[in-house]
Amino acid sequence: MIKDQLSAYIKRTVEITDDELIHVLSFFKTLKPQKNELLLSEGQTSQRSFFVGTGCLRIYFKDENGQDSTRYIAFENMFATALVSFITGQPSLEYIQAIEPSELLYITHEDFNSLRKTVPAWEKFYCKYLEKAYVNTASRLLSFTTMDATERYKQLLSKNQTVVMRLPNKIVASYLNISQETLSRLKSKI
Amino acid sequence: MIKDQLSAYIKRTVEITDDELIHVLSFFKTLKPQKNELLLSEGQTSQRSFFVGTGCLRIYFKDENGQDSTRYIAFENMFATALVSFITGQPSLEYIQAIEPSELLYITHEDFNSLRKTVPAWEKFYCKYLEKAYVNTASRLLSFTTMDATERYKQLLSKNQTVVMRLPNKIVASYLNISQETLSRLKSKI
DNA sequence: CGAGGCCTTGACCGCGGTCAATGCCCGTGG
DNA sequence: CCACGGGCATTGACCGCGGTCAAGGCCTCG
Repeated sequence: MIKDQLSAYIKRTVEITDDELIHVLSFFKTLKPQKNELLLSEGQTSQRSFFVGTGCLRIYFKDENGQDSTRYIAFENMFATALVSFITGQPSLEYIQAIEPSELLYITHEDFNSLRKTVPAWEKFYCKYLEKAYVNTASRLLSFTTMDATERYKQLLSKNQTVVMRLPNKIVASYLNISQETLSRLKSKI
Repeated sequence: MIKDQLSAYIKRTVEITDDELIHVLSFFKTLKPQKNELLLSEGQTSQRSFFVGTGCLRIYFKDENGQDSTRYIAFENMFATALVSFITGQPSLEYIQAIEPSELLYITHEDFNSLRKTVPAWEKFYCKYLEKAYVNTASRLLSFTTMDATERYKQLLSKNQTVVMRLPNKIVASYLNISQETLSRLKSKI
């Protein structure tokens, strides 16, 4: 059934024939990480792209003091990968972690790229994926350069309430790039 | 000659036949903005993608107090556009401005996208363009979430010295997202 | 030559981080 | 089943980075 979810996701994103779709799906394998399990550590190269069937992943990096900064959170029916490393082939600065016990599909970087060469719809899919990733990252950049902590929190509440409701404060704070203490004070003020 | 620059840029980026290249180039027109001329204002939709032959463009947005935050600077042989608006078709939050008197080529959004459908190498080009834009934006995001003003300035000095040498402090500060006064103090300290 | 923009320097202050103490909730083992 | 321990959340005290405001000097361009 998780393959059905992925299948629907792909069809929503690009035009693709049934044959191509079946071919593409055949490269995905399942993985069921536990809560808090790391799927990619800093310094490794990002060799897999994940699709979340159930559960939730986060992408984050650590600053020089070892503090987390969460860059992306993927719930059901979303893709997640350490995209910079996936693009460049360089070792990753980003970690990937299952926040909840999850059921995932993944495709290796190698399979992903060879599909791009043989299935034009898959190249198109990659393009759409990059567009989404870019828009998302650019909007994050905008919020860090023009908004203070309170405004970022309010924006998160209105645009992505699930993150606030479903995840522990610790991770919400890391996603807003503020300390847990500050988030706690913000919440009590609003 | 500026078309030669663009031609070389495209060939460096993707594999493309001479016929395709000539076809693609035929859609580019020239533009010679003056210093400080605005090529795109907030609220307009980003309908052009620019290639810099000589001079220099910047992409920036304004926060609620009207302060600039510069997101991207394009010197010779670089592309620049308000990419989020270019992707989504929504009105832009970003401005495009010529910092120096410049000589540019541009292609309209419409031509750009119809080329993607008819010339596979152009789709590939777009893909590479998105990859670059993503990596660049992600690395900016990383520096804002993990580094303080001093570290960002030192990083800029080592990775992109031209920005610091060639542009007025006002713009360098806006690129680092710090006040002009803080940049001035940083410089005197280093 | 004058005016306006840019850079520098000083004084001040507020946002948000750190450290520490305390309370709460939950999973685990005796 | 309860007691304990560890992780998470809250609250207070403190402080430093970097922003704002203001004044003064310099350079450029009309």
